[in-house]
Amino acid sequence: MIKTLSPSTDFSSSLRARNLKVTPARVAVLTVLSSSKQPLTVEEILERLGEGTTDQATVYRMMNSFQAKGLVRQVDFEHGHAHYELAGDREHHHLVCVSCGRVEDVEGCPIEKYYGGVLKKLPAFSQIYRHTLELFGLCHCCEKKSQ
Amino acid sequence: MIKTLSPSTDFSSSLRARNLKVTPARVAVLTVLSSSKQPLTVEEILERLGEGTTDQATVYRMMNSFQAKGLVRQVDFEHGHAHYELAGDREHHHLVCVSCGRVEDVEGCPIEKYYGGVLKKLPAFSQIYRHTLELFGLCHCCEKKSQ
DNA sequence: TTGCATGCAAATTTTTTGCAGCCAG
DNA sequence: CTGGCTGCAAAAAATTTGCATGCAA
Repeated sequence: MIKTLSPSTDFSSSLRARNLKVTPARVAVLTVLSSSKQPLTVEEILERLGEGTTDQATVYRMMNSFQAKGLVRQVDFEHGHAHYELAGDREHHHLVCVSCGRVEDVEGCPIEKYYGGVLKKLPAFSQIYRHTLELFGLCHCCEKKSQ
Repeated sequence: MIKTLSPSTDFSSSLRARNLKVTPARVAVLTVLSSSKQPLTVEEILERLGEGTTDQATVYRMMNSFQAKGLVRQVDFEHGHAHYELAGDREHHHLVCVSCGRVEDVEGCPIEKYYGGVLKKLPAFSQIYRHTLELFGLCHCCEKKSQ
């Protein structure tokens, strides 16, 4: 019997499918991203890879090409630097605690169904490809602390 | 008869109402923001003010204090630097052309009515304050060019 | 073999900070 | 007066680029 890899860990084929070369550094970065519950900064990716695995510039270059091919999504938590996450199956957004930075996924998105209506109101535009949506609030822990 | 300033240009009182001192530099920056159709970068604000009016560090400091007081909103167009706009009356989001960067306002927002439902699903959080939402697409001009 | 990918260093860009002087309230 | 605000310079943080080498296909 041929052992099939779970789709979420078969990064070689996701790379190949997008005409990106399969290299150890790329697979390592994608593995780190997939094993994190939260979107990571480039610095965090490097930390989790450990010294000597790859470098800054390479990771930034990966993030750019992966984004262009839809493998990775960039997220802005208003922390002054970009976060990246695997552009997985389930589309989702995030709820971020403005006090401690804690992040939880928000499943389901009510926006795409508005694309048509928005385009109708803005005749200069012909298409909407995508959107970014992040929610900012306060978690219970931080609410208690601030009282 | 007492001449009343239009609310959108009476920056002195918006500053005073927030316990921020009224200075020429602050009024100038707010005036620049109010006269722009699109959110501006710090660099653009400085350009429009002209040499010698104020400086970078001061504008960044203004953006931070104005944001904290709800006078200004920060917007992320994924251009590598922050854009700022007056936190006006009409809440709106933006549709950005990924090719030329053109921006149009999207009036009306379908998100806030989802806050309650989101909180219900995420018991770790107690409140949602606000959200960011930007739409990315292609304008007719750029669509033609790319064909 | 061929070109995309990498690592290192350096350059750029964006934002923040320190500090002395200034001015609004 | 006094504390917040400013300008200048410098530092820090985030991201990009140049270039020689390496390796996947």
